[in-house]
Amino acid sequence: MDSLLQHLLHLSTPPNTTHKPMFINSPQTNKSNFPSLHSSVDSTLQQHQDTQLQKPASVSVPQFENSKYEAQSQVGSLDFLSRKGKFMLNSIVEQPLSNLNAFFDSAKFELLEVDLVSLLKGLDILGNWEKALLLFEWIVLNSNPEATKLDNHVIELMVRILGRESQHSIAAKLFDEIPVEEYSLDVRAYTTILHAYSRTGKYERAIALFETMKEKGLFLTLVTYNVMLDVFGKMGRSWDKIVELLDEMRSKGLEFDEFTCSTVISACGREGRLEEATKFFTGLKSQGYVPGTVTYNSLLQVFGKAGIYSESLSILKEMEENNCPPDSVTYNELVAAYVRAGFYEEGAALIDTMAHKGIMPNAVTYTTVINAYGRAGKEEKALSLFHQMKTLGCVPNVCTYNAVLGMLGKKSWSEEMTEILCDMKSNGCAPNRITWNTMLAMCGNNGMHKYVNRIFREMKSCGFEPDRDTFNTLISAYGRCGLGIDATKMYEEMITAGFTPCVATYNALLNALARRGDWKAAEAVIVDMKIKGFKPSETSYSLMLHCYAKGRNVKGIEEIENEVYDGHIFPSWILLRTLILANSKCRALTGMERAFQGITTEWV
DNA sequence: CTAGGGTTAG
Repeated sequence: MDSLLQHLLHLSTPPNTTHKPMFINSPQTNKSNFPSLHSSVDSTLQQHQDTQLQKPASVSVPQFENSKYEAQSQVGSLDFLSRKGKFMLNSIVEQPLSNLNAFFDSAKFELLEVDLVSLLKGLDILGNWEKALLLFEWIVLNSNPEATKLDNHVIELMVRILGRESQHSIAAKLFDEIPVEEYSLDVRAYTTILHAYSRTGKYERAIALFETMKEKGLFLTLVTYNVMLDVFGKMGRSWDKIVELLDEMRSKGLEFDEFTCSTVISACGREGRLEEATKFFTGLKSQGYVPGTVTYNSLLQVFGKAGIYSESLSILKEMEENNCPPDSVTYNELVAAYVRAGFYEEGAALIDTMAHKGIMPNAVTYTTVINAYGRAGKEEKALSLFHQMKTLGCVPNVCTYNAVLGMLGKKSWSEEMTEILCDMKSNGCAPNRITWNTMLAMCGNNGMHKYVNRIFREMKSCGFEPDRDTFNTLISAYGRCGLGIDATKMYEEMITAGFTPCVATYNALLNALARRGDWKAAEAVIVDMKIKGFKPSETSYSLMLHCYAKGRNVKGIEEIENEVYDGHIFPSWILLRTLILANSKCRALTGMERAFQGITTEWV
């Protein structure tokens, strides 16, 4: 364990802090980090400026660097910039990122004379979005909120740049500092901000901003609605809201597109709303809508998640009949559907089928099957597929490595884990929070629980902040150690830390309780879930069954059984399988037979 | 031209 931790630490570069906003990274701290470097840079900077102020930019700087020369000739062609603007742009481009704030301060008066929109635009065109951001932040901090209100166009441009660069977390954070609602940005800018909130999980903020947009009387477009559908879909438990939005779109005469359809169907997939998905999909077709590959793919996901691979097959057939070309995602969904239903070899065989049809299997395809083999205890097959993918030139990604590490971790195969960590290093694949969580989870195995706290500490020292999922992992880790009391304590700690529990949290708790067969506490967890408005998942019911089985509570099993057979709980393949296992543990033959029949009639 | 969707890992 110690050696593994060493490898992991060695592998861990600090997490991607591509940018530190000015609010955190003040010029003072920069200087204190590199005192000698900065003082010299500062003085040359000052000289540079003095000379440049006297002469036109194009002749003032010696052209001893090619890149510098290229940048300058490019700047020269930016006609929307004034001469002063071009000069400023040149000076900013020459500064290292770390020195920019100090530079802005020193050039304060010159900066305020140029058109800032043009300057930002120039920086963006030269590929310096980070410098554009630093300039924007400097403007925000240095403009007097009373007198000079920020220009709408400056904000719109910054929004566009961050959106294009997919810097969603930076955008979400930045536009939390600025009261964007008080400005009148165009619908595209607001939509980009909505998207940034959506991608960073700030659903409540997105909804609030959406309401403000409506109040402002902005003409909401198809894209705005599509983003909001995604917000409600990702937030979960908002099907009514989705229906409401769809009605609103119809009444405004907005025609659905592929984004609308796939987003809505995916929302169904996340919550197992098979009926709603089917109804929506058939409704679309009856209106004459021709679904594309992405819409079919989301539909495949709905049934794949439910383990109904037969339905997945008919969807594929329909695609082929409608000349809708399947792509790698289509096949990946199909593979997932197979392995979820327990058909590992059929799933693995699809890899060859894909290649045969000219759709290259990718890292997702392999990871899906490797993970399935791992779960099924077929470690050798998983490892051989892992080697096969590398031989065929498919590069594993961090998900692949995490899947393999997770599998090895369950078996405590530390030497193989070390090999994998080395392989990650040689492939330049950085571990992520899940890698760390996998290591945490591994310590749930016998006698390693003393490492849990240490790994948690090291993880934080590598710059990975614990989040809701980390707490879920900690609860699971303690649960797997058989320390149910600690799991409950960790749950309380998570609440105090300000995280909202989710279904996974409750399932982790249920898992801890199931090990001990503490069905009374588990029942209380289910009650709490329902009070807080969460719908227990297939896993929750499965864990309850395990819990009752361990506690030899046949009556409890029967209660869930009844709900499964009377249609309150969807009789998925996995649940029926758990029913067989739970009943067999309690020697309840009738229950076993009934579940077995359920499987054979429904799924075979 | 400018804003948006679907697949994998704990």
